Amino acid sequence: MTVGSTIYQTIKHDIIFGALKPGEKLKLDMLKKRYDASLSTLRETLNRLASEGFVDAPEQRGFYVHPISVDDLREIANLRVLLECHALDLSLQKGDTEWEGNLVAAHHKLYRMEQERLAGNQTKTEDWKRYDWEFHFAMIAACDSKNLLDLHATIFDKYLRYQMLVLTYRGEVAMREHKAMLDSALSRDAELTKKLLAQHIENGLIHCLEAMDEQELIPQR
Amino acid sequence: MTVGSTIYQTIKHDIIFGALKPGEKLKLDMLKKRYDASLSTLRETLNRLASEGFVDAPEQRGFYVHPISVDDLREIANLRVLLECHALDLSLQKGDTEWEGNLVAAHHKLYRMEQERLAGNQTKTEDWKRYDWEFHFAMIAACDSKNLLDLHATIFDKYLRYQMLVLTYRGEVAMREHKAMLDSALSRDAELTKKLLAQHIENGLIHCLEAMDEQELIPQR
DNA sequence: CGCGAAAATAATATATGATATTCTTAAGTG
DNA sequence: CACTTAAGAATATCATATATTATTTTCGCG
Repeated sequence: MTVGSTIYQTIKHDIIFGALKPGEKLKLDMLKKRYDASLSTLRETLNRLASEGFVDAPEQRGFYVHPISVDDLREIANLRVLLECHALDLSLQKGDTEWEGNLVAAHHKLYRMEQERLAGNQTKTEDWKRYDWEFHFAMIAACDSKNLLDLHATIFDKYLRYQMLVLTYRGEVAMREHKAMLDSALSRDAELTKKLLAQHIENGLIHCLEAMDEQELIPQR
Repeated sequence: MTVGSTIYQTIKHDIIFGALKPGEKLKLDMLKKRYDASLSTLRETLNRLASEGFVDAPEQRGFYVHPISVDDLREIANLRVLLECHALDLSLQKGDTEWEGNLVAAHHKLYRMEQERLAGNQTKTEDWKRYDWEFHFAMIAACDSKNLLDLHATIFDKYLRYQMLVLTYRGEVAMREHKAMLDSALSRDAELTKKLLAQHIENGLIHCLEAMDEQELIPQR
């Protein structure tokens, strides 16, 4: 599936990065023009996205971008803490030197990007977020559970959509948090690293909730 | 979607209950005859099942029932412990009297079925498994997180497939475990109930692994 | 006789058009 | 103004066609 998987990635990307807005109706005709694909391919894609929860598909009424809400964000943040901390625990037990190397590399790239943003360069948001993902993934990569990594990846993307929605930068704070996690992970202190990670995610949540409040993007349910 | 959702449920059911075997190639032509649906509808269904992990869809090579392996089972059991215990914790905090009533009812129905099986009636396996699901669901139903319940439901179904594969009955033991969980849940002892639940799932895992070993269904990866 | 290249076959991925059903909206009626 | 009804729009499903890609078979060569 080269057309199919391309369309899938593109639409998913557009939902996460807000080109397709929360709650928006996804009319098949519109999508056909916009993404230049056939009906069958589009419907396959939308069904996949529906089963992942990025799209709603009420019977007989087409497709909608999954709406946002404060409760949904809270649930997702909690799940991310649960899954990522658990995976982290396993990863710290099992990770070898190869894993350490990848982690250091991922952190370095993220660090460079964070420096740049701190210096005022607010472009390359997508690259920055990709490095953020790669760092968090590198941390848990050695957990040795494909099922867990898959669930986590989906939840991470859902969390990311909310971050992109408010698009605020926690700057130096998040940067310090990443560094602290790297250090404690390399010293294999599972309890500390998990605590730092949970705080990292919860701080992001609070930041996000405040920004949603300010920007008045506040549907509760 | 009445045709689509029907086909979806049917195929998913056939995978879980083994009518479609692990690793089996799902040729579209065969499915078309077997389920009497059009190609497009089938492909939509298969894409959904692929994104849930019941079906594999390697690019350009069609669809396969997701294979089984000892490692996969271990991962799934671990994830079920993680998700279900977490949801249980929340549910015990938030559940009201209505929730208690539903839980007691669900347990009673499961208990009746377990009695029947103990007395030698090994029919109605699907009903029994449904009551098992309904009891476990009733326990965590008050967790108030749709995202969590959705993830759990999928993992539960994947675990169920392995149980159906070996089709062994833990009889009186599982029955006592269910009763113990009910009691400690009603007394709102979260730590104890979580401990019992984790043991319940892990005992099921061990039982399943042994049966897989005996029946020589033992692909490792 | 077996191994690998090339041809034949099968299956998939994608697109298009057609139809029945269902949803939504607008119009009309009491 | 509420409520029913009719018109229009959109969806769900199906059948069919085609290009591309996998798989299998055939065949020639070592």
